[in-house]
Parts: sequence; C-alpha cells; structure tokens
Amino acid sequence: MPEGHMIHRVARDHNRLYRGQQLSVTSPQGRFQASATKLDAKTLERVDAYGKHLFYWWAGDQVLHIHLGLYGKFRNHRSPPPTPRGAVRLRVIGDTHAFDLNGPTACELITPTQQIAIADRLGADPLRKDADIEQAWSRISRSRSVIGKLLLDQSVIAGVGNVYRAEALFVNQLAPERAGQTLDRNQFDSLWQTLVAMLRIGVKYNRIITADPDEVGKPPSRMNRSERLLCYKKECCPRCKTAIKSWELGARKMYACPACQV
DNA sequence: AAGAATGTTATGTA
DNA sequence: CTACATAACATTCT
Repeated sequence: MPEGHMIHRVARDHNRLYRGQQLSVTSPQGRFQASATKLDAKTLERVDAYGKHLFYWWAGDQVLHIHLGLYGKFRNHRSPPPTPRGAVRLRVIGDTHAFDLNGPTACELITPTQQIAIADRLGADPLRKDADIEQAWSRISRSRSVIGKLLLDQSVIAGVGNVYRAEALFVNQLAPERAGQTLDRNQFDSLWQTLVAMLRIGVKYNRIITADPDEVGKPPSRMNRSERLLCYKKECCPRCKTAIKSWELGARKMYACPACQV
C-alpha cells in the first residue's frame, strides 16, 4: 500500500497522537528485529518522513527506522488495543491510542548518524520543504535512462511509487520511454508540480486521488477505487478513449495511453 | 483461492 | 563507473 503520501500521513498522525508521550513499545510476535523492544517505555520526541522512510526519534538519541516495503501496514487502535491481528512486528501503546505494524521491510533501531546516511541517499521528496529540486533536475536532465524508471528511483525523487509514476506521466502526457535527457525544463517543472499536488492530496485524503472530483461528480472521500485514478489499471484513456497499454518497465507494471503520451 | 501487488536491497553481469 | 536483470524478503487483498 505505501507510497510517499501514506508515510507522510502516518508521520503527521503519529506526531499528533504520540509526540512527547511516554510509550510502551513491544514486539508481540517476537522474531522480527527484536531490538525495537529495547525501547520499552520511552519518550517519543518526533516522527519524520523522508520519501517512503519513517524515523521515530526517541529520548536518548535512538532512532527507530521503519520502511513498509510492498506489504507493510500500520493499523491504528484506541487504547487498549485488541488482540494482535496477523503477524504484528511492533506494537506501540500510548494513553489514548495505539498502533500495530505488520510486515515492514525495515523496523530497526539506528543511530542519528545512520539516519543522516539514509536521508542523504534519497532524492528530492515532493512533500518536503527542503526538497532539492535542482538535484532532481540535474539527475534527470543528464540521464539516458528512461523517465518511467527515473521516477521510481528513490535517489532521484523520493516518495513516488508505481501508481503516482503512471498517473503523473499521464497527466503530463509524457511517454514513459522517453529518456530523462529529452525533457526540457518546463516539462520537468510541470511534472514536479504534478507530483507535489498529487502527493498532497494523497496525504489529505489518505488515498491516491488523481482524478478531478468535479469531473467525477462526487466528493473525494466518496470516490470509488476506479474513479480515483486516470490511467493506472484502466481499460481506456479518459481523454481520447484509446486502449491503455500496459507493460513491464523497471520491473513494475507501467500503464500509459499510447496516443496521448508522447 | 491462487496470484498480483502502491518496494527495496544485494548481487552478478555487460 | 553506469545500467540492467534477478532473486530475496515481507503479507494482504481480490
């Protein structure tokens, strides 16, 4: 489920619900990265999101690094939380709220130095104010690699996943197979602005919505799964009705309109 | 109910 | 050095 918007949403929610509190941190199903349990009853100072990575800063300079990978999932509860569902790797309990974490790729205690190293290798995050847009432009404008792959490269742009890649290229009418170096500055800027807008909407509604609610005729919260997207997993192009083409690109399934995207 | 999936990293090859 | 392919890993949803 996770693209950058969800990670930033979690950071926002968890800062609101848990910041400054003394929390109980346990690992109910044991086997996964049990070092997290060393954090039993610590004070949470803040939660940061960089791309798809989360960092929980605790008193005593300990950082809990979480990456959801493809399957990882947070489940929120009221305190006290119910019996764990599935393989809960991490359970955090506060006075009023609690959450479980299932199936993450990473859930590990790291040092502030390691945190910097991880953040440093990530590219510009459209949801962060400190995003280095020039660096993203520099990487893309010099690359012979294809824009459909570059968008998934977290060291170029951090936080974009398979859905936003398809949707952003569709909106900008860019063919995924175009080499990065063939984009001009205006096209890059427009693509970037699309990503910023899309991800912000994602954080706001906690789901990916790239279709225009006015066109659909429903408020964003009421839109069906298929109504929310323009191109990803669609049968035909909403602009010209041409059949959407799908193929593997960068080891993930790409969707694009062969007529509109050039 | 099998298969796909909103991901990353490590490793090998050209 | 860059680019690309592949495998490994985790679990939920349809």
